[in-house]
Amino acid sequence: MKKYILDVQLPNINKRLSYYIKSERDIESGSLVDVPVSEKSYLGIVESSKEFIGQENLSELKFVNSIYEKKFFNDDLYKLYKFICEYYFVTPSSALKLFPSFNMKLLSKNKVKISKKGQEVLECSLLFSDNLKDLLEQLNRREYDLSYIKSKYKDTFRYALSERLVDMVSETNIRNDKANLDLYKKADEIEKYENLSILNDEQDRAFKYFKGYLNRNSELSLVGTTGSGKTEVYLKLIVEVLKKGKNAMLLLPEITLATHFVDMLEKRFPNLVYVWHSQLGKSERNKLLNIITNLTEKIFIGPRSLIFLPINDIGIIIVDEEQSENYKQDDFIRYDARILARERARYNNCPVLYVSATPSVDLGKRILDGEVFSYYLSKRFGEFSLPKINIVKRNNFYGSFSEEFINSLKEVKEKKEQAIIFVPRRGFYPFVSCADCGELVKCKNCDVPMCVHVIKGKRVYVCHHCGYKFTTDPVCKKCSGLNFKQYGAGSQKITEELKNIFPDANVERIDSDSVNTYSKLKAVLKDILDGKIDFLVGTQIITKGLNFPKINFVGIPFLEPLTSIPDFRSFEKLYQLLVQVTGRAGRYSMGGKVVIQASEDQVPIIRKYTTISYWDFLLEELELRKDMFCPPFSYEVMFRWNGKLTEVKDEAKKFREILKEVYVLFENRDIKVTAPKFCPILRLHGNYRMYSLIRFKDKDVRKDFLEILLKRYSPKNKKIFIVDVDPLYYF
DNA sequence: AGCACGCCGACT
DNA sequence: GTCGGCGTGCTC
Repeated sequence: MKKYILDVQLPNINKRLSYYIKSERDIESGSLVDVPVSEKSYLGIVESSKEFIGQENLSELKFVNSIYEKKFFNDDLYKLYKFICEYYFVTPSSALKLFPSFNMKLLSKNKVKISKKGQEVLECSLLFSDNLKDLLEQLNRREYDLSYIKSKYKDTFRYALSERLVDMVSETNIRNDKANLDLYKKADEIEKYENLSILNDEQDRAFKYFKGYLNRNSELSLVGTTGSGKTEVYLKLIVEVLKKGKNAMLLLPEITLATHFVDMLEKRFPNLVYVWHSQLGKSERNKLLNIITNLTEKIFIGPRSLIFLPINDIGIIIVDEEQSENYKQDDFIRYDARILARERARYNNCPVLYVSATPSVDLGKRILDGEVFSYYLSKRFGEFSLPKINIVKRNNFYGSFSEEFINSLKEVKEKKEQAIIFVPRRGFYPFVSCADCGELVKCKNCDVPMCVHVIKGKRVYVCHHCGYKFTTDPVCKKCSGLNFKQYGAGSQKITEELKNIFPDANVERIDSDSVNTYSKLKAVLKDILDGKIDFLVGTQIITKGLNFPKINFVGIPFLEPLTSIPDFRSFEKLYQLLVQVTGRAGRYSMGGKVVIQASEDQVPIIRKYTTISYWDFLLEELELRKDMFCPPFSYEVMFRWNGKLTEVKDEAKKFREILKEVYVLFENRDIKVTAPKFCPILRLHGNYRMYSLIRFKDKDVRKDFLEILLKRYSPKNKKIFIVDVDPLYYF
């Protein structure tokens, strides 16, 4: 046996630690190992190893506890981890935290048994404490669980271990777990799923087109009108992948909303579907993690974090609803699962398939550039036409319903169909201002207006950012006035109004206030499916994936003023929203109908966006972005400081000086810099905020630039500074 | 990165 | 006299 020294990266220590291991062969980088740190043991990753020759200094390093099989953290995950470090400029330790593998406990039972030395010591009755004697005598009878021995003997056990009086035994026993026996299915059984979906000609052509790409790495995209049956096409592709003995990964933006989709899949593919979501308990998670490493020919479904699971033999990665912003994580590490999916597909030499009715402009450009191979479904499945869209002009943004709107709802009620009413904001009144001077009531911690909610029949002022609440009317900060005017409408108010107008209708609301638990959501979704709900009011949450047969009407009482978010993606978001929301209507029958109420200045753009094709929209949007040097024509990085005013200002100033220095090194490299300035929302959670945005023509230049910049600039207090590569939110 | 240790200011 | 702030230093 040779001895090796391993450099190990742990998810909780920002420094590599070295350990010894005895092994016949060299240890590969990327191996998952269990190592001791202080008195505990942690999982880490081997970054490098070298053979140790000589005997000196042995006592300085500890030994690796155990080395995991490759499947628990395969090479593709190691590459993904390296990619995240480089692309997002984060420390190795924080990047590792993204991977559930490091929170995994092997389901094997760790046992303790007495060693030869221990037996000898016991037989000879050498001097030892009573505790130690008890321990050794107990273990001399049989093995015991590590956890039991640890809790009973603590320090004595540690001493016994260090003196090698006891040995640890571990056995991985997952394959024999009775509950998991049925998880191993033969590939030939899968063929019976092949003909479960009946595709129309167009879908079949799409399927055949993509089938040709299954054996290699490629970026694919399935674009199609809402209700064109994109799901059926990719399900059939999944079956193809399973037939090859490989796994399929399916990413969804919101797994909790997709319960009935998941139920459908489970019914259709019994024993083949595995769902990963944040609601899973610790032990369930752990069990799943242990099991999935052994599986092939399975379908794994989950939100963006699915991309980090130790799934082996991946044959396809599908990103459904590609346009969704949910794929970008907006705290901790600001990764984009769409980018990571692309990377992971490359490491697995398999395709990644983006699916959307309205692909992000970024993807759209790459389709036009020929980087992504796309197939377009133009017809609605079952020949149902797209809903008829009616735009009703109104003189203000908010308020209630036009005759048209109410009549449509009446019709829905009479026909015993269902309606969705989309409201952009939650709460009762989004704004309250002083009746005398007009000053908005704002949160004391944040630079945003307080909204009025009704909680248990009582009026409550709530801040949507920090959650700060108060119940009594405030005093105007500007003029000390006591009279307030509330205006606008949120989902709660719209719900109440509808209940008043339609006393015998069942009006239900879905937003983060009314539905805050998984079980509640499930109950509401079931009620919709069972036809118990007539009108469903909801915020953004209802725009994706709610496909219910009886929904034939979608109403939008008002849309927010277009100018409220000064952001180059506003048009993209509006377009996607309109297509997604209106697409909920009439998916399974004729005569779908949509009524959108809008202010006069909104009408032209809404009219345009509800009639224009995705491709025409894309071309127009690309033109605008090109002129403005916006993504996808540039690559962005944003820096933001969050903290006390003086601290933030000082740091931003320091940054500015360093930025200038680095910029000089990169002259004439197509870089556009926005020097640090205050954010449009000056304060959040009691912290002042500043930002700086840099745009690069070239992705590699961005990388080089950042490398130098971040080497020279590091804030005193790391907590106040964030780097956001490819930001989606700028406020 | 987290956690422990340690050295100084505002409280019973 | 104590609680608690966050500066420094360590983990193989």
